[in-house]
Amino acid sequence: MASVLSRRLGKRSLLGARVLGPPGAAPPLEPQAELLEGVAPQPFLASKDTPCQEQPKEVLKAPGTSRLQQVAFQPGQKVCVWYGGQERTGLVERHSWAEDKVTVWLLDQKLQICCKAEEVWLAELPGPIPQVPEQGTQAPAYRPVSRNIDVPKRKSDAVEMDEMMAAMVLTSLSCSPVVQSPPAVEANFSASRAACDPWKESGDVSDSGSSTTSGHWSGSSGVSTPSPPHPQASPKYLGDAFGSPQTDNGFETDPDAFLLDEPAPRKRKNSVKVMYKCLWPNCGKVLRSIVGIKRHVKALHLGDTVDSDQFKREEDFYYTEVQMKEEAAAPAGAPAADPAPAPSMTSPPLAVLSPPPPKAQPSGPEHPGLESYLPSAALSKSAPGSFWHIQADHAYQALPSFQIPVSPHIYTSISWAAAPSTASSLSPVRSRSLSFSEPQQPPPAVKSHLIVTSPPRAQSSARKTRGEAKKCRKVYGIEHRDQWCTACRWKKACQRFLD
DNA sequence: ACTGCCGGGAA
DNA sequence: TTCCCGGCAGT
Repeated sequence: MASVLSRRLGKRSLLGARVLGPPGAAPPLEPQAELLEGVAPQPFLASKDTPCQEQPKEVLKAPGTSRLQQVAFQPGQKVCVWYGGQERTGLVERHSWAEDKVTVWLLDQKLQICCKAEEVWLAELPGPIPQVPEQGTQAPAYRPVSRNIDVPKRKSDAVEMDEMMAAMVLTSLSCSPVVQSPPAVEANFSASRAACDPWKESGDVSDSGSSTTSGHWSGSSGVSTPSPPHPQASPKYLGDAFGSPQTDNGFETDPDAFLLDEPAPRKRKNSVKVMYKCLWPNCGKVLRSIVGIKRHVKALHLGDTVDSDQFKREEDFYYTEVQMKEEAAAPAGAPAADPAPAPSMTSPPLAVLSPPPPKAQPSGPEHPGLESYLPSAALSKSAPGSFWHIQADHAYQALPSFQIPVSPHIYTSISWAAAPSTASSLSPVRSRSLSFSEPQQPPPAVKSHLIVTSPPRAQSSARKTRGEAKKCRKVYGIEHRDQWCTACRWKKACQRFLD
């Protein structure tokens, strides 16, 4: 809830900021300001709101109001001023209320100017200037909504000020291009949305960094950014970007629009978390971080002594990713909704296939069971840092994405982002999907290297022998055919329950 | 008889 | 490209 709230506040604040925005826009705004005032008289506003555009409700109107009724600029405050035909950034030196003049120290000019207060506006306004003029039409439409949200008089003024200042700092920090993850696609998206919405980001962060939501992602973007600086933020942006096309006025991407209309189908990918499960027999420990699981495997199972070169990264073979849905139960028809099915999915035949790690199992667990565990992990990570992933149970239709070599982390975001989210198939399928790479799927390249040690059967063009694994038909029954994986429905090789 | 899925064809 | 299904082969 808190996150939602903060996001809302953020949005509203941004809106307000925009209204205040560019220098040229001041006159047109006048009517709005008056209008607002009529609705909610707030005597204290004029003097309070200035420093911070992030303030929720007050700011909303404040900008308009203050612009017209004179804001008390604080000395040292960073502002923008129209000077010499361009916008300049500077620090407020002094604000002469009586004369309605503000003395500003221009940073880039290294000179001090004195100008009318109305020619000065706060620097941290995020909205790109060109957008503003059009907002005369849009902003009012949203405003009532914001106004209706009950966020009135808050705390003491002093506290308020502090918060504002803090918000300012945060805002400017997070608006800095350096912080905004620059790489590739994300950069584009975030840039287009004025790259400044700290509230929104922080609002959603609660969902943990490892969450693959997202989105989104969607799509291919994840591929290009192996380590996004803002793991939490990027998916959202992606989602947003896809959900709300950047159009004509550039206003579409405004957070407010976001707030009001978007169902943003892809934005919250059912909040799935990626966990890492230890595959060591009788362990099954699940950890949140890859580092953690590696450490766990190394320390507990492999032992610290085995980290000779030979066993380097050996721990990679002993854990697997597990996707866990936040909302507990898997939807109806998925009886197999076991959150951690990975181990049981591997097929015995594969065990033969798998190029065993160059060493004999240390402390080797004897059960044949392990045999079947390891291969799966081995397959998925046999080339550390890259493996192939079949996307969801519809992989049959989505072979292209199948071949993307990525790191496990990326993979998750990709698959989640791009996959048509069929709730029922989520947990069981995805977690499994990363533990294999072999069935009759095409990528010859992959196969070839896997097949090296494989028995002749694999090469023969003969029909695949029937696997032991349950298939969709068996699991769901004919009456639930709609829950089968696509391939099964088409009488193709099952993509969900691989052999 | 049932099941998995290849191969091929229709839309 | 997506979807469907005849028919083969394994169980």
